[in-house]
Amino acid sequence: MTRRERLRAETTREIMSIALGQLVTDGAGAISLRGIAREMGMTARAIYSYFATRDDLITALTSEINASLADALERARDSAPAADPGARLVAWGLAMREWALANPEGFRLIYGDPIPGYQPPAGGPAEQAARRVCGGLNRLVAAICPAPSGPEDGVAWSDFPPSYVAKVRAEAPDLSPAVAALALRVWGRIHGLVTLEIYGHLGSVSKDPAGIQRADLLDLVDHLRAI
Amino acid sequence: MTRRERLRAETTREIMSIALGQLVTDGAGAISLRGIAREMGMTARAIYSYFATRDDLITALTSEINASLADALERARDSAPAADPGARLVAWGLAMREWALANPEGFRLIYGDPIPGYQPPAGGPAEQAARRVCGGLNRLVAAICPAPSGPEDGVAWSDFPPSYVAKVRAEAPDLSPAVAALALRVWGRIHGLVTLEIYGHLGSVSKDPAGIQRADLLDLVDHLRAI
DNA sequence: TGTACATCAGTGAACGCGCGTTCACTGATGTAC
DNA sequence: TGTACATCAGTGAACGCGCGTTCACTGATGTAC
Repeated sequence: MTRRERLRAETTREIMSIALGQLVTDGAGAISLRGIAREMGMTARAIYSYFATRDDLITALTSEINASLADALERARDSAPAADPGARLVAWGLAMREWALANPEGFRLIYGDPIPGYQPPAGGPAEQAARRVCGGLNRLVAAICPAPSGPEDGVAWSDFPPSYVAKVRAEAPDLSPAVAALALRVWGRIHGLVTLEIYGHLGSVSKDPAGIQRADLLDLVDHLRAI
Repeated sequence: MTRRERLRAETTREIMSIALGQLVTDGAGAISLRGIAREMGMTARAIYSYFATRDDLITALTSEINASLADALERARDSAPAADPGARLVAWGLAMREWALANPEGFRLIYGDPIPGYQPPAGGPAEQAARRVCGGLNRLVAAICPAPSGPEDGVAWSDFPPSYVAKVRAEAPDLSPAVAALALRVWGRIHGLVTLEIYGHLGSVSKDPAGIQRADLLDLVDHLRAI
């Protein structure tokens, strides 16, 4: 890596980190090339040597934040012993909430409103991330109840998009479609409380969102164990 | 109501309905006084005789949409017999999804990212709506399991904001804090899958979001009945 | 080691856009006598 | 019934703002001989 390449990489990083800062302080809509340039003491024009367009920058940012979330989830999961899959799922769920509270604007960027005028690329980071998250959850849920019965009884692989089926089967050949469907319900269940809290809807009706989230996770694991 | 008052009310309605249209076609960020005026064939200035400011218009819109959702939920709930509270809760949950799918931008306005530059009034429609929704859920959940035990065992009224407690106790004096906490978990659980679907995260991992949502509601009611 | 040239980061001004809001006004609709 | 006046909906131009993007350029850093 030559000196020039290194400087280039550094500037690229700085642009992204300032964009992240804008995200945090002013929301996703506020990500602006001019604003970044202003903060860097550069001309707006200069950004164009690093990102061809505003959308490219946002795509890069989305990708980075998604990776940060997925890493945090996997780290939390692995902090509990593999022999106790229930504890692993609880850790995963709590980590989702904690990451979201620590990175609320990142959470909004991933799971909230699309940025006005931004068209995310098909098969881009957003889709990849959804599949990484779901893939991880699949294995967690399978470890607790590998053969669920109940609402998932009639589920078949034909209920899923082929490309997702391919990915799941490649990663975990033994996984049943029932588990994949159950994992989606688990995802939604965890996502709901976190989203309500991040978007401020829980604040006016509870003083203890953490307790509610924890209660729901324990309840969830109890339920999964009983299936 | 004089002729002038009637015309005034009609124009006010037209402004709001065009704003709603902007919401639907271009997203919440796109609500613009100039755009509305353009569509009405009026000067932007003219809007100011009806709404003192853009924020006022958005507040009025939010209020209307929240009412529409709450009405839809209560209508769905009441379409199932009072003697079958489980069916009423399922109907409520399905109605949430259906309303959201029918009014995705309304859903985003209520539950999604705040509009850039818009400061919702404290104690305004957003808070009122959260409490109306939770209040309704409280009664539904109480009808299924009036005295839940389990994760809600230690919950007391002190875990809730005083103003919410006052509202709940006024509406349903017999309701226990455990039920109120449980209802919040139920809310989150229903909210999660709907949100994931509306924001397009379910599409790449499932072909049958409706089935997943239905399965989760049935599972939920089963679980509540067993408490 | 020195010189000639290519690379490339960044400049500065401009284009065209849409926005919320304010100003001073016109002309039609209603009201009081 | 007719006239004088008040009300009020809406006009049209302007202010000042920020945005993404394009243009033609300058001056420093590297490279080849």
